[in-house]
Amino acid sequence: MGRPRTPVLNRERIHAGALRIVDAEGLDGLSMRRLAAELGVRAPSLYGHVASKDELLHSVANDVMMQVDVSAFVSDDWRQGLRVWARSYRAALATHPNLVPFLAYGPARREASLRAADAVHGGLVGAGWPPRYATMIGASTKYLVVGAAMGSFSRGFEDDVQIYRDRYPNLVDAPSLREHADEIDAASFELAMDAFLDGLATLYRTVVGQTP
Amino acid sequence: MGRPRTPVLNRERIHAGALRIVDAEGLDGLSMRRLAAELGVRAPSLYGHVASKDELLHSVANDVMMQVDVSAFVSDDWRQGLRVWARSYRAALATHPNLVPFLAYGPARREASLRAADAVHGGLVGAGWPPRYATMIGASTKYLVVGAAMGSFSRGFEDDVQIYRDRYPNLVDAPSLREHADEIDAASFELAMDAFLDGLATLYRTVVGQTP
DNA sequence: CCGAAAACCGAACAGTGTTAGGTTGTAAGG
DNA sequence: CCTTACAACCTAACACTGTTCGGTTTTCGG
Repeated sequence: MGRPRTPVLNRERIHAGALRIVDAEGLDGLSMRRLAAELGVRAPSLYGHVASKDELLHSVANDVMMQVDVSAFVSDDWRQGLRVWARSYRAALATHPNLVPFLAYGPARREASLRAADAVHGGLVGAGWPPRYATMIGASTKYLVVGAAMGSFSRGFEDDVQIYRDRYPNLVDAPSLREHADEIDAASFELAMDAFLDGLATLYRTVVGQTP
Repeated sequence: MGRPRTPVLNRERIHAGALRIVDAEGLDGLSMRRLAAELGVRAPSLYGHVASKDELLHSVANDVMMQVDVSAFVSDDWRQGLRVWARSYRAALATHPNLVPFLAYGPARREASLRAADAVHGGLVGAGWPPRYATMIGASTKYLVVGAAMGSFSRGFEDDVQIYRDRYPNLVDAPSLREHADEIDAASFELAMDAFLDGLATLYRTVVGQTP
């Protein structure tokens, strides 16, 4: 076949195609041959633009993480900073749920993750939190976001009401949760964040010694 | 070769071997041939005892989830119930960190997960929380646990201090976090849980209208 | 003692990520 | 304008994966 008249591949197109497949068919649905087919090409050609499947996924993950908004930490309302960060973080993950296991698993050495961590830590310390607390609060918030993005609590309940009635009497209404899964997820996340930030405000008064 | 004088395989031994490999070599380290070798057997023999690799992993996951302690919900101190549940849940996941992506990803239809969900929901409703809140609180707590188990905030920072100083000034001390990663993880989780439960206590007073 | 079933095995299939080496089109240098 | 170099794609292949089929040997119930 040989070289085409005009180039077919570039990193941008490869990233977009990979993300499209992951979103539509899941992480397992993405293979180099499948991606190549999507782009009208054969698998080995991809390796002229991408070092490996792993490197490709990390790049795509970085693209997604760049969507996270840490701008609100410039003000010194640390709670607002955390809220904006957490919400946009969760939104970014929820847009590509199939990528979440990969996103959350890997090390934090991603460009975009470091950028966010830097802003979060700087914002919290700037607002008066001791560095050690800033670290733990950043970690805790990430726990909440990643956990919320990972697996929905309400998704995945079978429709077989009978087994619930017999063996898990407290879950009789569980199957009906599926219809409102997204809404319940969102509400649960907001409730968790509200309660968490509420608790932090109390802690702030005892640790920093002034009203937040 | 044929049938051995005494059987070599059974589900228990297969489960134990699989978990051993996953713990030692990661999720990717587990292959049916690798597992068969571990048990002194060839891969196809496993299929006489296990329907598929996926079913095997789900069974192992169920074993792990059975370690979670939901007994504290029998008392009507809902905060203690949540604490014991969350701590044992996190401990179970932390014992097999390589299994966490699989555990957290799949649907909630696992036997052990349903059993836990039933106890949690029943305990919270029994303590006075409206069902809708019980659902959200159970979900939120799971978010925290799964998020904490998924990826450590402090793990994975590179040792290259220079790039931190240049580009992420707030993270200059990040590399040193690695040494205390486990401790920071544990402390962050406890802080998150304390703050979260604190916030819930406030909410309880306004929703249920009495002191928890 | 005989037949059935249990428990393992070898060979094979379609799929995976990845590399080596081949072929063709384009762009630069003389 | 021609050649040389390289860029961008290709085919073929390797070692691996989960899984199925059919075969071989052993044990157990009648």
